[in-house]
Amino acid sequence: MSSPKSEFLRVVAERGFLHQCTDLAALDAKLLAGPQTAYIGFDCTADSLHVGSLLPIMLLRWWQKTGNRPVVLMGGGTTRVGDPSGKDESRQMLTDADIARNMAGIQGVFAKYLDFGDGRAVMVNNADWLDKLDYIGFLRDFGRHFTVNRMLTFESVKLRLEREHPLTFLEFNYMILQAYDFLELARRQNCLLQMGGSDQWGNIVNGVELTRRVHHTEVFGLTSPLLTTASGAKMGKSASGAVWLNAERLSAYDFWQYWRNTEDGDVGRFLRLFTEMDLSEVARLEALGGAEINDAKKILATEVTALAHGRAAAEAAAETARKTFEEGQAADTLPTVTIDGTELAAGLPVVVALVKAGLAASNGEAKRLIKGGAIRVNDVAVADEGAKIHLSDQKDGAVKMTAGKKRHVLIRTQ
RNA sequence: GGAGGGGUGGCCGAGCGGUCAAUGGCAGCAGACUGUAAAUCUGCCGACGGAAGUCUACGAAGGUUCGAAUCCUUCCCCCUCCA
Repeated sequence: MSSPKSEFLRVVAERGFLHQCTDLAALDAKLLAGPQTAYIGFDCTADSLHVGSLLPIMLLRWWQKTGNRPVVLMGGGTTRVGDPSGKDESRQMLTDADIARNMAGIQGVFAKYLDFGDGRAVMVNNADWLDKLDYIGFLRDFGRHFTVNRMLTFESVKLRLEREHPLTFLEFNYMILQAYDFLELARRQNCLLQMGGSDQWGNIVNGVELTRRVHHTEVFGLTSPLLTTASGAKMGKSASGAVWLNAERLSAYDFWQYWRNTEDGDVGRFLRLFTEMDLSEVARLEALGGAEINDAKKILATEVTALAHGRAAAEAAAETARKTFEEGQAADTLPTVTIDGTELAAGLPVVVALVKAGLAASNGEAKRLIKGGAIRVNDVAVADEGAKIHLSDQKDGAVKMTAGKKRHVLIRTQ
């Protein structure tokens, strides 16, 4: 179709969220007719979400901003089964207690991105209907709509079969349960649309078809592209592991740093996807060449961080980075580790300090870093593996430790 | 139930009695170059120890041997084919 007329589809198309849609023109017409309800499912496999989930979250946010009602589906039930999509082996079984704790953490993340006031967005848990399913009844009512022939053609299944990795019957059922979720949400919430990442396409289409056959209504599916960086790597890894969206797992400062280090070629795309900045401004920033693109990266970092952690935390992170990188100062807002004052009085080996600061995983690694010339204390390179830091190294009450060019930690005493 | 093939470090994947803390690739970290980018080149990449070395590790437990990831036994798990 040409360009969509509804505000939601127009925005997501312009900003690069659109990968596939079951029927874009028909969906567009529905959206023009009035506010609608859409959902995205999130499994409770960890106690936070990471940047990999940010794309679907932004979709829901735009959905709400353009006047529609988002439903966040927590996979309390489906997490007990495990989605085989994109995984070449089954995930470890989570206990119900794990799932409950994870769900609580994820709910906290959504509170930042969506307005749940007054029913403007709702959160539901598929355990509410999946947990009490009657097996034979379910098979008779819904199992007959799925052929194994078809199920075997899905990407998630083919991957396992081709690689000769086991796919359990438990996991094989995941796609049916997800399809059934859509049906339930169509009934309960009058849900018109399921969105998700492109790896969810098969599961979503199943839900669309099941809903049509059983509920006799037309519902839609829409997926966003799989995100990789310009150099082809999967998104979401940083020096310290996954890029989590909650502050307990990853500080606002480190989150900001992740976006600050975006590759040049990704700046425009990321501004469109992960911020709500005006597209003409994005175009201007994207066009910056050479070192000037760094200004665009700072804006990207601050805007994305503001959504996840709040404007104040984002600007604090930006200011900390400015002092640290542009003025070479030890900004007192850098990540900080507190140690006992007597340790420092006695002379704390740099090696030990690096481990305490989380800059090295073991004494051995700390020594290797020193040997490789990667370590600085108060911006002075450390050459001796046996070097120690003392109380006298404190400046304004802190010793600044640096590993590599980017990782800074302050050591304070209590 | 039967026959055969497998289970190696974050992943892939060599090794098949000693020189194996285990080739190689990917990922990661660091150095150089730069713009807190990419690409490239270089180094590092189990833990502890200043070091000599010690410990832990090749699915699990035993055993053979001066010595095992490598051989034997039992067990667990996976794959393929047969019934």
